[in-house]
Amino acid sequence: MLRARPGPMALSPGFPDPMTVVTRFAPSPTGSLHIGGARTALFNQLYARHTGGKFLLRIEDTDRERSTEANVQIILDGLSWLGVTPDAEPVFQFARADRHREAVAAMLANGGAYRDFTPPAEQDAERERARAEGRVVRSAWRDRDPSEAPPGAPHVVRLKAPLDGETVVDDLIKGQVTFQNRELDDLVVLRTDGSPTYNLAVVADDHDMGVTHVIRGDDHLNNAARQSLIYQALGWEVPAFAHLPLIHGPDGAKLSKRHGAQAVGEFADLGYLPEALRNYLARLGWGHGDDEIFSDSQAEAWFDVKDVVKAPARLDWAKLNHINQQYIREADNDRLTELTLAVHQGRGVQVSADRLASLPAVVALVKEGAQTTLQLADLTLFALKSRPLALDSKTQAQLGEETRERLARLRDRLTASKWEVPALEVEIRAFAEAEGIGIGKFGPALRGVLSGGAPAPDLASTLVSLGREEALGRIDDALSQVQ
RNA sequence: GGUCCCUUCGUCUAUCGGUUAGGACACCAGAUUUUCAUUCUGGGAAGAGGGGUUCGACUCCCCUAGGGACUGCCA
Repeated sequence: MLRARPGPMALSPGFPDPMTVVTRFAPSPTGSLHIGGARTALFNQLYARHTGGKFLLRIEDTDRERSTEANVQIILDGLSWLGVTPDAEPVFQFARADRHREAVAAMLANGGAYRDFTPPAEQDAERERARAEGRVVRSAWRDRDPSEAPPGAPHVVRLKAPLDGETVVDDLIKGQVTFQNRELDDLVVLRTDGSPTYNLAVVADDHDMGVTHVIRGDDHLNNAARQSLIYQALGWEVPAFAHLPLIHGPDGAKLSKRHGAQAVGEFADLGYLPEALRNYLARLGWGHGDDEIFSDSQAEAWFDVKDVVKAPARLDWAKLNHINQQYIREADNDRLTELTLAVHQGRGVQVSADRLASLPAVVALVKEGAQTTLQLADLTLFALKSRPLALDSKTQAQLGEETRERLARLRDRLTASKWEVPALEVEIRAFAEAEGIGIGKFGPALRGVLSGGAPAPDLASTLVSLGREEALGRIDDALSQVQ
């Protein structure tokens, strides 16, 4: 349960500057920050920045049963990690319940709403009847005199929606969407317990926050029509709407647990860089010509909601991986080292101070081939192992007598070499030539001895990144091992 | 059931009445090669179906099919 928290009640009144765009992201803390929600937030921020406007955050915590403080924190952390940051302190919807009740009172006063005293069980029955008859819910109390009800009787307040005519939602993405008013029901705006409902709260908050552009998921398109009616009942200007198509799983079905990560936090755990995820998410449902990899400022300069694609997009892990790889290449080595170390630590890898010192150079060496920081950890593991290394079976199998003798000779040769990549490369080639064999005859064995079977870069680079003492020591360990 | 939305390569997209329908990821083949990866070259791959409108439709309109959302005193 979420406890009431003091929210900023004093909000910017109306539209201070009609030219200024105000967007908002309005998640409900009944769960974590979903990847689809993250993209919605991103688009809101991009549009606000594109237009020089403001991007706001509102936590819709009016479901007291399911909203939790922990989820609020997860959403805040997720957005912060992703780099989507509102331009003002978040607004908590529940804290504004009084204001919402005020709005309902105004609707009641001007005839835009009515009290419905129908008992809940009867309302359920009416809903089923309405559905069976293919019509929308209307209460008998719509036209009854409230004084007919016993004083103080429990009731809800419903919107008195128009019975005919049509409501047009002028959507920036979908175009003009027309709804027949007879299809729009008298939705409840105030519950029996006096708490406001979602559609009412959204309208009141968006109005009070000065939101000019409501950019949200496709699943709200139908709500947009009903909300338009509430705006009208309140005599408020209807904001511009833009309904984003949803993100589906790789198989086209609704995104769910079985598709892997769903929550933004999981993407961090899977080794993705926030800037890479931003870039990928921006390309999901939106594009700018042939541009695939672009900076935040480019995205801000190019992005416009009207260019958002109408059809739902699927999450494509392979492409996300590719984009992440591009960003890892460009990322700062110290930062990558830190991220990589965190992965190793999470895996319980024990790292000595000596080995740790070699990590930055190794990260720089292997980062081109890594798609995620998880892979970065895989590719750097060889350098962090402590002597004596446990050799994998593949390497052990290669260490026959002939190969061991060969490695011993190579070791002597390397000992005399300068410990630099070009020099070692020359030595290795010269050695192969002297032995009259190809590098393939001993290269894999040497690599295995040096890495214990973990992936490692080319031999000379591996030797250098381990350092002379460590590298020679690892060879000695392997050669002295009893077969 | 009702209302609404959507439909270009496997995937993300470009096109905005006239293109050999472009790019990216993935995939396949080849080159390089001391593992994995990287890199380079090449290749296959699309307008859901049917009607219109038009000199000309991926592009505009209609129908069908398929997918999705909503239909709560949840948000």
